[in-house]
Amino acid sequence: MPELPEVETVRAGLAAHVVGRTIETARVLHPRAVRRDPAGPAGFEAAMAGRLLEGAERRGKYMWLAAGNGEALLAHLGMSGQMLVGDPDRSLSPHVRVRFTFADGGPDLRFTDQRTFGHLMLVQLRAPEGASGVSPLSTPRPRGTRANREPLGGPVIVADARTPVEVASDPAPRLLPVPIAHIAPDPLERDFDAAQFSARLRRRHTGIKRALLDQSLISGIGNIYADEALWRARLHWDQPTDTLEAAEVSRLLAAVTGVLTEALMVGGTSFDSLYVNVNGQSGYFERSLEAYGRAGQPCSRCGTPIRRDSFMNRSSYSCPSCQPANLSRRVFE
DNA sequence: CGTCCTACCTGGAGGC
DNA sequence: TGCCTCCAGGTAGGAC
Repeated sequence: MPELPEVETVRAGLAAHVVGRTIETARVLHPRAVRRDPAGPAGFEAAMAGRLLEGAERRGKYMWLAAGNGEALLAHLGMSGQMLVGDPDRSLSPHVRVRFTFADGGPDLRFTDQRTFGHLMLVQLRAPEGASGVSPLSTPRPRGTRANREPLGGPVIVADARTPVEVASDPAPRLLPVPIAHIAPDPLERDFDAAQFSARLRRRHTGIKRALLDQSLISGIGNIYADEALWRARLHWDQPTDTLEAAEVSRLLAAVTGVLTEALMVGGTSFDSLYVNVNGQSGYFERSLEAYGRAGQPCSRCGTPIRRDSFMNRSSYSCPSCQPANLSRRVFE
């Protein structure tokens, strides 16, 4: 399942293989793939033709390709989405949902998605309201209609991943796709504010895993890396967020960052392959998972069999010994 | 408003 | 062998 490390690997592959190229045609082979685009399949195809792709960016599990006019092609891989770049003459798999060809006649780009939870849409880019401090939740979400896709009146600022990040005291505002204004910064981006995350987390009245999966609080984490990070931090998935101490949140955040970074290093080994195939099935799965999917197998720290619990209509894996469920551990610490 | 629940979707695995 | 049910889970949107 594509979470932050897999999506980042795909983004890097797109930066290497399609940024700087001009789309010739876009063909929507399954309308569900563009269901969130108000222009519909025909409108999407027409709007994408002739676009120069200017940069590849990402926040959490969303990525986007700046495409001129202050707009971008926004993509979410859902459960099974892939971005495949390759010989335009190769056979078309039955799960290709959208196909882009390029004016240079080179490799094409295919959005492939067996289970169709993923989607593409053409969106407007906008500087987030309140450069810092303001919750993304307070940002209104204008609809991405054709009408407000007109070019901006002022100079158009183009988001471009190739542009070096400015560390100046007056950094240029980062442009974000309007439909993902509610998505919080992910722990690997420069804007991520650990203190603000900690404060918001501890104000919540819910379980820690539910909070980790809430993309409006912290983005990029899915079921797999949530379990892995909780295992590392020795925290139970249902520990109430309002009982967490600041030190525990710091430990958790370090675990999250560590897991995501290490997974990214493994998943990113085939960046420069022409065939950009990252669907979460990379080597990291086979070798490095400590909790996820390991029900009944011994915890690598203490040997206790990993336990599987049902949670949010899915599974949660944890070590019953290292990650005790009740709060009594506090008394004995 | 904060929190929680479910529909959406398909193919592989396992039961009988 | 074939049919059935379960399972995987990110997100939007609605319920409460």
